[in-house]
Amino acid sequence: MRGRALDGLTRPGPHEWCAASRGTVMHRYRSHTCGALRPSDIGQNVRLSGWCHRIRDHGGVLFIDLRDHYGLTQCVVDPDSAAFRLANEVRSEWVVRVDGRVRQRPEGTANPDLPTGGIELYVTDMEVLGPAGELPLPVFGEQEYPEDVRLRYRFLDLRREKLHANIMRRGQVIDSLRRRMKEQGFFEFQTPILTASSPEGARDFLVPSRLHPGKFYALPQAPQQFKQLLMVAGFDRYFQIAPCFRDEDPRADRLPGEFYQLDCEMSFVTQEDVFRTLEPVLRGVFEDFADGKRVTGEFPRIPYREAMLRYGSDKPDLRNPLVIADVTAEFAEESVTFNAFKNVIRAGGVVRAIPAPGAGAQPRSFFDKLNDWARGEGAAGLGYIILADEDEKVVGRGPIAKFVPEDALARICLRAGVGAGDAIFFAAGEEAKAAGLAGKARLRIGEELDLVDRDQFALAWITDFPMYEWDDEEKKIEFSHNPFSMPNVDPEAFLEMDVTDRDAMLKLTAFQYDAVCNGYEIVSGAIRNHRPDIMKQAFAVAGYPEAVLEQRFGGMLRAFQYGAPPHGGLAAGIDRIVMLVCGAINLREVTLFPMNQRAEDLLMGAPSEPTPKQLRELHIRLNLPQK
RNA sequence: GCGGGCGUAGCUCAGUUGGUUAGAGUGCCGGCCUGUCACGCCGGAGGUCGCGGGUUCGAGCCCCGUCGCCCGCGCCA
Repeated sequence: MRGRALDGLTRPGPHEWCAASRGTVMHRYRSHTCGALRPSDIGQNVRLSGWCHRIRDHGGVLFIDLRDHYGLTQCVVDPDSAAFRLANEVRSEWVVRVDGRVRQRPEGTANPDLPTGGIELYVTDMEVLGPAGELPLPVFGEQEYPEDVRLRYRFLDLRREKLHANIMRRGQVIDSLRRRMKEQGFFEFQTPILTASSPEGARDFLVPSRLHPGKFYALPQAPQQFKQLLMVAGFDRYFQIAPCFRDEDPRADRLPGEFYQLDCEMSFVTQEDVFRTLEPVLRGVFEDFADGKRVTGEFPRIPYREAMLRYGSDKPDLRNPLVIADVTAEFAEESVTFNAFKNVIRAGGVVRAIPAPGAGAQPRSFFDKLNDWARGEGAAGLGYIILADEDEKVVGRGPIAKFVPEDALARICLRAGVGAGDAIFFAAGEEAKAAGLAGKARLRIGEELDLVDRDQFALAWITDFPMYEWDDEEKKIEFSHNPFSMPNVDPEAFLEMDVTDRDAMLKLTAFQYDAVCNGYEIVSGAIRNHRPDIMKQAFAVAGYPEAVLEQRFGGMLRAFQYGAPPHGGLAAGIDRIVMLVCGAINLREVTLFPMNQRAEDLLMGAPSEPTPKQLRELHIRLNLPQK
């Protein structure tokens, strides 16, 4: 741990404050930082301030590792020093100021792991600037601690090496994004935080209006409409490091309440232009922080349908080499007699095959474990065939092998790209469910067989998302992403289409795309629908009359009637990108002051009860749920 | 809202089939130690076993309820 990762990244100039050796007056707190001193400073009288990181008391001699943002310096005190008595009083995390002389460490005691390890500070004077009580959370060491303690004492947690470095890296990622966006001709804008509730999407956070009793502002879920209005206003290329607020329940990769997006939009562009402009930004930021990992050169472009078939996910982890195949036709063949799958197929379902290269050598427990896992996922199970070599022919083994004759098996193997020594797993069911199960199985098998290449950032565009989807609960067609995307058909042809033709509508795709990295969705965007006539038609498909469109998106609709440029853009999840480049699996590891799973800030005590006066001013009376 | 996991010293954890006084490491306090860098050695304090109820001669352990945290589902245009 010695070489604090942050040391050297942001260290100020060697003697930024003042140098005692120049005979000037000593600064009140420090002449150098704790990461600054080197053998070239030997002999100087200096002043340091920082936290007592680690104290080693040898009775006659006392070592204090003094730490600040910039590094660690070993300070030595012995009984000859005037500071000896006080030095015996200090404890971990006390903040002290020390004066002393920089000296070479004795022969054989240099610490090569520390940038300052060639020297030490012989302390002649010490002052306690901020004593500390017994720590609920040690700063020293890599020990893991319960998250509620870490959140309550976030200021201590943030002193710790890993989190401190992650937060600095977050800032550097944002710097890199900003620089790259400006290089591409984008300009940064600020859009309102207090705005109107948007009817689509997640739940809004509301802010009551004092001046308008009974009315509320909403915090923006994203600056979506504002950035489109900026395009209509002729600014051409917009970006913003934008806070977004959504009242959703959190996940490990989704913070409660608020998160940040690199939000951008461009005028007079096709989807191709967006990709060409922003792919270098994304690739560049990963390359900046790849730390030896490979970064995808040209992003593959995978249509949504293909992603769902081959990877069973719209955010495939392409570090995993396995590719799912459709084997519905093979299991439908007359010679194949596995009725469980035949029934699925007859009911309109599909069978997907997940290759498991080399799994022929796995013990029975390997297959049982995966089968149990599939049941846990709510599936009937995960059929499998083990492929063995018998008289130079590939033969199947396992519970369902006897239902699949040799020639059908050969065709299945061809589709799945497997042979003797391998195995195949099968997911059967209604298409979306089977694809999803196959996708999860693909990830799991890839990990179990250790096929995942962890030394890379595998990026891709996912394109051609469906424009609409069937909402089974409401029994109606709904927008599958956002209602602002342009359908991927000839506009005039779209206007001619029969909006009640459900099948035709569900087949429509949109100029709607995501970028994915290592199985995470890190970007979502679209070419927008800037034509009121197409927008009216698009809403009609989802069963919304013009009045609803008017009521919900009146402002934007009006804007589009006064000369709207074709435009499109995207939003990138900054928190997730930082998480990926930090190698973290939890967003709280890259966020300064995150809220817990219940959307509470344990340090600041949010949310909190308002005072009666506040409520009165807002014309609000509480109607709390019965306990 | 639902499901799962966890909850024992300030912190990380162990705790057997239900059986004597609940342990270790670390931190804290005291003592020793002049070259450590996870310093070392000796001693000490520190516990509502999350909380409430139940079963039992006896509960950290079993049962019921409840609270808290995390993970997942629902949710996330």
